[in-house]
Amino acid sequence: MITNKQLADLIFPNVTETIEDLERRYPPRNLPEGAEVTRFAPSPTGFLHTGSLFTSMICRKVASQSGGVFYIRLEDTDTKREIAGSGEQLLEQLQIFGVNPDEGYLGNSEKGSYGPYIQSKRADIYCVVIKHLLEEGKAYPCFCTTQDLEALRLEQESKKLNPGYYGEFAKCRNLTNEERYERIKHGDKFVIRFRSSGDYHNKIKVSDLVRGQFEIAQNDQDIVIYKSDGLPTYHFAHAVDDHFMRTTTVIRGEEWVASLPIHVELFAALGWKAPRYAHLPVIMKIDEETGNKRKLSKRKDREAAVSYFIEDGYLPEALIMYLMTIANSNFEEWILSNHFEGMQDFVFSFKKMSLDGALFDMGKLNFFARELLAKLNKNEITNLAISYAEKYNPDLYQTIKSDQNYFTEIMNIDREKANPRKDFEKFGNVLEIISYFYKDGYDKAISNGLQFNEKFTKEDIIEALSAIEKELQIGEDEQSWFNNLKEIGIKLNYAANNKEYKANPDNFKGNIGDLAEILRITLTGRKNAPSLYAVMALLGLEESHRRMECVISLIK
RNA sequence: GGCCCUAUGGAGAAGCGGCUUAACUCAUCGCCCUCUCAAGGCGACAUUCACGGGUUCGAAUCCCGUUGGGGUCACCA
Repeated sequence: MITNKQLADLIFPNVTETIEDLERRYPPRNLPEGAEVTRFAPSPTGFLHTGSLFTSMICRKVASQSGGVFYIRLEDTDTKREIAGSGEQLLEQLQIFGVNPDEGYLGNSEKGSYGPYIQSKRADIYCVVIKHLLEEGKAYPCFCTTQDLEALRLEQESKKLNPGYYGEFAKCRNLTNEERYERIKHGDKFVIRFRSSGDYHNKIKVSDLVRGQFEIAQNDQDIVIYKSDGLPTYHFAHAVDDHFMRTTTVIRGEEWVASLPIHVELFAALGWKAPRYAHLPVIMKIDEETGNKRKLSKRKDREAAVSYFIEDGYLPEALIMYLMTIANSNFEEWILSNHFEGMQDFVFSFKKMSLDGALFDMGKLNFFARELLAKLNKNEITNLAISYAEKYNPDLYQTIKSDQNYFTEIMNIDREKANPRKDFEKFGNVLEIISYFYKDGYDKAISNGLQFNEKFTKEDIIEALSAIEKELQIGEDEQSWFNNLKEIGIKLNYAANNKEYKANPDNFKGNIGDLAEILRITLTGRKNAPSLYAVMALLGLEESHRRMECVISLIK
């Protein structure tokens, strides 16, 4: 008669530690009452998803505001999907957004006394717990092949039964230890399954920090806890790691609520207190093909990858602020009344979280992005533009470096004042918006044609430009510049103000706005631009005259 | 299909039985602002809270049903 102990020893001959040893090695944390220990546990399978940033941002927030600990654990048990280097990349990207861990996996190193924080390096720990479960008869080896499982699924489907490895369908559950022992000795491939004692027809009450209490069917599946490659599955690793790393609150995506019964049963079987759970709503998007809401998809949506925001030159804080408005809608009012400052003082609450997934709103992100960029002074924005351009935008980089002071002054137009211009939401757009300040951009703009108002003949335009070239000075300030322009206008019979013009349009060639438009198109190649005074002042009289002559000869 | 969650305007939402002829923010549109745009100011935008019943003197708010949406049913996390 083979005992469970003998079987366990056969499978794990080298495991000598016990759960008690682990309890001693990873003692409860010495933290003040109410301090939350949270964690972000990504898989190194690709770039950081916007939804993951959302989750990790909340983990960071909850730990910070309770005086607790936020750590990172790398869940690399799926060796097939692993992408080399993505763990490091994930960390870098989190740091860009200010989601810095106190402890755990840090990319090239790790920190903290609850490690290792990389699951593939924790195999010995999992084995201790699995061996214990084996000895207690709460786990057993299963020799079913993928084909066996597939056949089972088909059978259950045809009988309209719940699919899965449970109850009477759990064939290997009832093998004798002798059979198990023999097959393992024989070298048969196997996994280890947890022996569930749940009943699908019974409900358990579970509670969730964002959803409150609800009922859900008990788990009855004998889930795999130890894969044939010697690594644990998510469910099992979650229980073991969050127990021994002393996590108080597990914050994760909504997709996990369905497996909550498994986790509850696992913790109970091990005699451990389960952590609190917060299942977060997912960020959605309207699918253009179906018109339905769906999760932000790595494949289809650029905004699903945080790298998109970095490469386009968004300020990281802008995304974080936007995500916080999704997390807690009262945040929006709060940050507005705090003039977009001091986010760290905002108190996040799970209770104020919406239960269904918000649609990702680029427009609102842009709103925050514009506000934040407008708050910077000219040197701050220049420096940030340079560090962005250096990495992601060679054209912009070259342009800035051709004359850095000039660039700074362009960015400074209507900037350092109470109500600054808000032209930019991201650095990726800057060059396009300011291109006419540079020779290449200007040449390109006018080569595409000049859109003068059709009511003016080319003679009118030449007359206007000649007069402006001869008489318009940049002057002391905007006011005197504008008065100067008006005087020129009056001589050429342009009404000095709109009211006058509207009263008797036939008495005039046009109004002052028309004259300004002629100048604007000439100087910038476009109909919209910041104050012409600012433009001329920056371009300088010489370049302004050059452009006027250029346009005159072009339309002649 | 089973199970779980969910349903207020274009978007995020407040609302927790009378204070709501539904707050706030973004977007959109209109007007204003001694040159356009941006900014700013002002205003418009849900007579109604998916739909149908019910409870109540009274419902967006409570109950039931229907419908829609989302999630999940792996040796993936």
